[in-house]
Amino acid sequence: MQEQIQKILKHNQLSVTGGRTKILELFLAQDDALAHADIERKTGEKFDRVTVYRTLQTFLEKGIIHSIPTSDNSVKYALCKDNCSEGHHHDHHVHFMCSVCGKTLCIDEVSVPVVNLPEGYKVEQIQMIVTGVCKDCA
Amino acid sequence: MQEQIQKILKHNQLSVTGGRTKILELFLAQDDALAHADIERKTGEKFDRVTVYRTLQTFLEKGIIHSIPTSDNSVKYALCKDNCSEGHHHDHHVHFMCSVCGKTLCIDEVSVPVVNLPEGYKVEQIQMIVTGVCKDCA
DNA sequence: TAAAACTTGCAACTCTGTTGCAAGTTCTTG
DNA sequence: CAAGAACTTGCAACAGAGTTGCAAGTTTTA
Repeated sequence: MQEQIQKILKHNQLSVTGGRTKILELFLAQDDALAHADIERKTGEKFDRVTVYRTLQTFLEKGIIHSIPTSDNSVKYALCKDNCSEGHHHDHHVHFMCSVCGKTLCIDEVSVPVVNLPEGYKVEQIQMIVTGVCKDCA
Repeated sequence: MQEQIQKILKHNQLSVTGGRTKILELFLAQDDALAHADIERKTGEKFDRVTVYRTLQTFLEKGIIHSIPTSDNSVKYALCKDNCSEGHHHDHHVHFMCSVCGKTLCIDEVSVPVVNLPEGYKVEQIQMIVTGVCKDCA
């Protein structure tokens, strides 16, 4: 695990530091998306709030994680199962939010259906947010 | 217009007040979604920030407007073209955000395609956020 | 029209996110 | 592997978004 983390960071030309390692470790160990507050809690408040913000910002820029617009307008971040560091652009994504447990999951198995917009609209990115009840809460 | 506004408010058991009338008027006159800040600006800062928040909250609860999750995680509100006050639940929605002019539009003409989620997931609501270039900016 | 019910504005506060800067850590390269 | 360059962190201070309690004001009801 530590080795994989180092590899990802180096691959993205980032110095290997305690904060980055810990936060990346969290994402790797997690199957659902994390909000900023989750990260602070899970790191045991060992890192400054600012460090967490900056780390997330950096990971976003490098494409290690991506942000998810949720239907309650809070911000969540997730690592994708397929390798985000390989330049996959997340242009088309399905996310699932469980209304019972609150978990937010990337649904990689499903491809985003094609939408036919009215004449004159150019599509760059499609995000789909499906709200409902997840496998575990059903 | 004033008559229509009164009708909508009364229909939802809300007192007809200056703030509510003005804000509803804004939504009726607008074809794209509004953020809280847009509303404050467009009302000429005539109403307290708190009043605007509370009015939006009330309109949301009554189903007069709905909130839109945007891909930059800001909050926007919109009235739908078909009558939201008639109990239409906004379960399936397509929203378009223009990356040039920033406008957020409800695309009512397009229905949300069916997604087949993995076994065990129950769908309640589907929101689709399409980012791209709108008709006017193309 | 008067009382009841609701809405508004104010002040004060919390929570989220950002910036500048000095101190500390990591990386580079001889 | 040591020393300097480059980058990262924590702190303090701040800006903005959103919330709450409460008293004063407005709207509704009867």
